[in-house]
Amino acid sequence: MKTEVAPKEKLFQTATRLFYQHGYRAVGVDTIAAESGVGKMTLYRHYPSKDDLIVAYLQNSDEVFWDNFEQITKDALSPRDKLLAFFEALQEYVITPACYGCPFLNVATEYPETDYPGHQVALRHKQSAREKFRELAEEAGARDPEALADQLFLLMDGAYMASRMFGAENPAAHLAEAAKTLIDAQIPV
Amino acid sequence: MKTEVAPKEKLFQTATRLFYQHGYRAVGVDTIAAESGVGKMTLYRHYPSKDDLIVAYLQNSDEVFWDNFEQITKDALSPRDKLLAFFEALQEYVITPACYGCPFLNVATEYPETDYPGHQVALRHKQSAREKFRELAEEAGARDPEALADQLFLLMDGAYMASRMFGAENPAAHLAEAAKTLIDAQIPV
DNA sequence: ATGATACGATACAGATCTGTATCGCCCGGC
DNA sequence: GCCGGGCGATACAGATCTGTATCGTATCAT
Repeated sequence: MKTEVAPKEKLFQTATRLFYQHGYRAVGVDTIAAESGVGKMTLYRHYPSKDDLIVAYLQNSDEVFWDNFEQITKDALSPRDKLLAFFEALQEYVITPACYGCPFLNVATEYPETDYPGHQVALRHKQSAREKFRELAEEAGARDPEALADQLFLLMDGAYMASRMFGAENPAAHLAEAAKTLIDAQIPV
Repeated sequence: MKTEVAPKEKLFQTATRLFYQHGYRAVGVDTIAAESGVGKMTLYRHYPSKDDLIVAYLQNSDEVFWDNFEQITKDALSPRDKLLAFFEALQEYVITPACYGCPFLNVATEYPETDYPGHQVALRHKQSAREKFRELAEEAGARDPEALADQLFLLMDGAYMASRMFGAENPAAHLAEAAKTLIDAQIPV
């Protein structure tokens, strides 16, 4: 019984859950420590400030996003099918009660200043996604890869926000269909 | 010189600017009163609580949205053209430095609880927009009006979030083109 | 002219938040 | 067996936020 969950890990998981559900400004360090069953000083020993904890959460969310992206698209045979597979999986997710929107959109909304550390992590993540869409659109032979990538990008973030605004029953039920329409308009089948 | 700007009006305009740019939780009532050049008690005389001021701002934003919607679409000859005109105007706006996203998406992000008064105003506004899209799609003869409306809805909110995340240079530059593609796929010209 | 009302300024109460300081305990390596 | 470091608990400092109380003044209608 030597390996119970380390305090740092408990703190991180609690912060992940609370930040995602309730937002960053609404959740205090006392709450995070208390719900983790951990002393407040232990939190500050592992994360020098609340902003550091926010950044750690966002960086992990970025890794999780790309791990999922890889899993979802790895069996698709073409770049076009990779894009379709991603939006089908995203639709599945955002109409689920486990979805509370997008951590990166949320942090950019709560901290609009672009020099805020969390906002910068969010910007880098979104630029990466945009670039990935553009690469796939280009490989798929889209007429205007940048335009198609940006259009899909808008759909993705619209779906995330629909989830946070409406909960599980939201307009994203037609997300994959919309993505397919935009893709088909630019890529010869 | 008897009609200077009334204190209530100054408060409202200051609150509008600060809430929209910096968010709701980040802006305090002291800041609003000070930047309005108005005593704090005058604020609480006209608005019993900060939440009341937030709700007043959101309700006014709803009116402004629909006034603009009417202006933008009133010269369009068909429901299809009304939808196209709206998304062209929205694209113009969101790539402007005056755009800081959508007040309703912002409040729903900062106050995720659906029973929060501001969140409820936001929900009603978004449902109205969704319903308006559906009506126009139906009048335009879309095969699946609800699906088209929801797809356009995702595009709209994605564009708003792109503006808040990236600032003026954002992926919404291809918003109107995306809307036209989705519309053309459902409505015979 | 006068009295009621709105206003600006300021101080204050109570809550909450981030971050620090302190104490006692327990467990593991030497 | 002992000692040091990680840990939980708690108290605290300083800042900030919402909302209230108070007071002097200016304005406006009667």
